[in-house]
Amino acid sequence: MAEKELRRNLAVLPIGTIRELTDLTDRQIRYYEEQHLIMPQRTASNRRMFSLNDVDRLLEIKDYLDAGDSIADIQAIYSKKAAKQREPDLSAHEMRQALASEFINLAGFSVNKKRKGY
DNA sequence: ATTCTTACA
DNA sequence: TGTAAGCA
Repeated sequence: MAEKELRRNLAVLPIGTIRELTDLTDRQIRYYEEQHLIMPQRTASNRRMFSLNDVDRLLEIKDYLDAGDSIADIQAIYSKKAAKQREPDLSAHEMRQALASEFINLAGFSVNKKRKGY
């Protein structure tokens, strides 16, 4: 199911298609990119190329805007979302550490934490 | 024909 | 945000 995500992130749509798919003007689309709400890829000739996920994100942005959120609000929303996606790695590691020490305690073992190899 | 950047009666 | 100008 990772292959599907790959295709969803393939940037193959020119701005003209995005304009029709989202009912946004190219002016707005370029402005949102300037505000880092989206970061479409560029072709060798400097043309913006969007993915299906970009389309979803633009529709989402449009909803937030209609809901009264400001550009800054949306930037904050995506910033925190990006931060929480990089965090699970740490808690997974901490989880292993916690389980390991608890298991050691339950087993009645005593471990010298300063010893090499651990 | 399309898209890009820059600028503003 | 819209729109015009001059490029690519």
